[in-house]
This record gives sequence, C-alpha cells and structure tokens, in this order.
Amino acid sequence: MIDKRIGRRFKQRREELGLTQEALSEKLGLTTNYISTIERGASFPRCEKLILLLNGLETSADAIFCDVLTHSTKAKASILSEQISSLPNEEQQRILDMVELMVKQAKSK
Amino acid sequence: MIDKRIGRRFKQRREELGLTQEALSEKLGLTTNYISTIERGASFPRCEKLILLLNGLETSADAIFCDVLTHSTKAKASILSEQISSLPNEEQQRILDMVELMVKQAKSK
DNA sequence: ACGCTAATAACGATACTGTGTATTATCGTT
DNA sequence: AACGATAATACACAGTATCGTTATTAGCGT
Repeated sequence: MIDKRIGRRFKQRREELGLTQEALSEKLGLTTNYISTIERGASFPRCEKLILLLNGLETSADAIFCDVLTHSTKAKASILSEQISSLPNEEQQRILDMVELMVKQAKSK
Repeated sequence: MIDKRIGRRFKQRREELGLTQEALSEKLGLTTNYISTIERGASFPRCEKLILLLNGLETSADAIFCDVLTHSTKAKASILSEQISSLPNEEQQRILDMVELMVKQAKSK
C-alpha cells in the first residue's frame, strides 16, 4: 500500500509553485490523469518518474518523504549547509566537491 | 532506467552501519538477492519497500537521492556534514576551516 | 582450501505503472 | 443558474517491473 501522505506532499508542492495538474503534466510529459493518481496515493512512480517529479517540482526528496521517515534529518540545519546554500550554484558545487574529496582522504587514513 | 548512483548510496549506507546484505535482509524481511539488485541498480523498490529501506537504514531520503536531485544541494551538504562529523576532531577542524575559507572567498567575488 | 559475502543469472507469479478515454464532482465567476 | 477551469474518478489495457525462489559463480581474507 501507498502512504497517502506522500501524494499529499506532491500536491502541496505543486500548488506552492502555482501549477495546475495540467501545467505540470505538460511540463513533464505526463498525463494529468497520472499526476492525479500520484497525488491521491493511488499510484507511486518508479525511479525515472520519481526523479522527474522531484526535479520538476524543484524540491528535495525529504520534502516529499518527510512524513514517513523515522530518521528524518529535518531538525539538523547544520551551519555548513546553511552557509553553503547561500552561495551561487557553481560555488556550492565547487565547495561540496572539494569537501567530498577531503572527507574521502580523511577516511582513507 | 535506474540511476546507478541510487543503488550505490543504499550500499554505502548499509556498509556505514556495518551490516551485511544478509543481516539487512533478515532485519527487513527481504531476500539478500533483492537487496543486491537494488544496490546494483538492477531494480528499484516501490513505495512500501522504499520506505522500509530508508527507515531500516536509518537514513533520510535525500541521503539516497542526493545524486539525482537538481534542486537540493542542501541535501548533499547534509550528507557531507554527517560524514564529516564521523571523522577525528582534527580532520573536522581542518575541513571546516577550509570550507570557511572557501565560502569567504566565494562571497568576496 | 575454506568460509563469508556479494554478484549474477534464469524463471515465474504477481502486481503495478502509465496512457487513453470518458464521466462526474467541485469549485469560483458571471 | 449557467459556465469554465480544475480535479477526482472509473475502466480497460499493454507493457513492464517487482520480488521471491533457486542456484551458480566470483572475490576476498584467513
């Protein structure tokens, strides 16, 4: 069974963007019918469409799944991510890539 | 098609917990075979099993989907901050200092 | 050589996705 | 009341994927 709260989050996010089901469906190349089933929890997208929806709705995965996650990281808004997220996208990427590299190096010790 | 990076994140998370595929499969009532296909990107769980896995692995959705999300650099940052916090104190400081420097440089542009 | 772990394959039953088409419900507006 | 826009819902249907079962193979450390 599909947790209804997930569909509700999809719907909520679409409305936040001021999109109709039809507008979203055209944007993503899906049918309004399908969008509707997902928002009602009558169906759940598989990998490809799930990513399509998350990105099309310009949201995170946690924003959609938050209700069903028991180990949600909601609370933790780390200083690091706050600061980084205020930067231009290219800078964000550059820093994150660098950090990833540094973590990898540190771990391999 | 299924993005391989998702499976890799699943695997990475399992290993972070020090679990074997068998240990995880028993914990969640799944087969090791199935776990393996997911980690390899040969299959993608539908709603119920996806939630089961996320919670069983004590992780967030962003930690698994971070690689395929285009509007969630925050997610990636939170993953990194988690990884950073698992490092020795000296390494943490070293990395955070470096990040601080990079943020400062990026801001001064 | 052995045991532990994981990758992989083949098979099958079942279940679901996603579209197409069409009808009905629920709004707000005129 | 009537209308248009939006959404819910039903139904059929092909196509495809999940998930389990079983079994084989590979890698890796001891």
